[in-house]
Amino acid sequence: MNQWITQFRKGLVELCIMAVLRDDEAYGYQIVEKLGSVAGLEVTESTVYPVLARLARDRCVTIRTAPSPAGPPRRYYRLSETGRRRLAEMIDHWQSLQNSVNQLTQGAFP
Amino acid sequence: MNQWITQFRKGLVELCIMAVLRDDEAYGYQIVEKLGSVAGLEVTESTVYPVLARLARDRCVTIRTAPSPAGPPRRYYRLSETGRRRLAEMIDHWQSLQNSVNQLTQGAFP
DNA sequence: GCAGCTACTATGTATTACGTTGTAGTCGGC
DNA sequence: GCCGACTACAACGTAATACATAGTAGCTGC
Repeated sequence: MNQWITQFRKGLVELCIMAVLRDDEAYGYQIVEKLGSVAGLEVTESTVYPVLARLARDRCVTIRTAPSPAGPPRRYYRLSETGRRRLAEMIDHWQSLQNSVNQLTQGAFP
Repeated sequence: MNQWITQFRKGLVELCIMAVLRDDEAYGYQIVEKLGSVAGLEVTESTVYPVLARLARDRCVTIRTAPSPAGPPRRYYRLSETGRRRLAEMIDHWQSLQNSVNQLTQGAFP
């Protein structure tokens, strides 16, 4: 009966992936690992890759392929200028949304 | 291109509706109104009623029907003990999730 | 060449928010 | 009494997304 945990995550994954990409480029599996170490934000590859594909479709990321030390070539994703702008907007909205939800959960609402 | 605003909300609506019900019972339209006045949490009836139905299915709410002053009878929803327990768990998880996302968006992550 | 590991992809399922349409009850005006 | 407006609830279909599962492909070591 903890499916709401998954639902909480829904909608926030894209924000988190973009946040991961803000400081440095990363490839898919790396993103899965990074998010795997943040409580409540564990996601699978089958989630991450479609998100990355969507970001690419929207031109929010640029992609560079480089050799991997022990496997097939890696596709490194980096935020584009468009992506940075969207991330900034999303972070703004996230802050606002947080406040709103906290208002409600703390009993202070109209 | 602001569909991520809707996506942000997805998964959090149930928590917010339950939070609204924490202090006092409310009927569907009233919940729509209350949430309509909280930034980023505006939801439509077609969202609220299925959520209420889910909560009823899971025995998280009790329902009382009472006459309305100018329309059909209202169905008032109130959190049950089960509902209160779930809400407490969800609030806990929400706090944790907030911290996690903030870690990422503020650039402090592993 | 094959197994194990890495890295990516496709497919199908489950869930949920929303837009649209509709039903039904009450009230006031004509 | 009927109709329109408003209130309150419900059904249906669409769109989006997270996840489980299955699979492909490249690289390395044996």
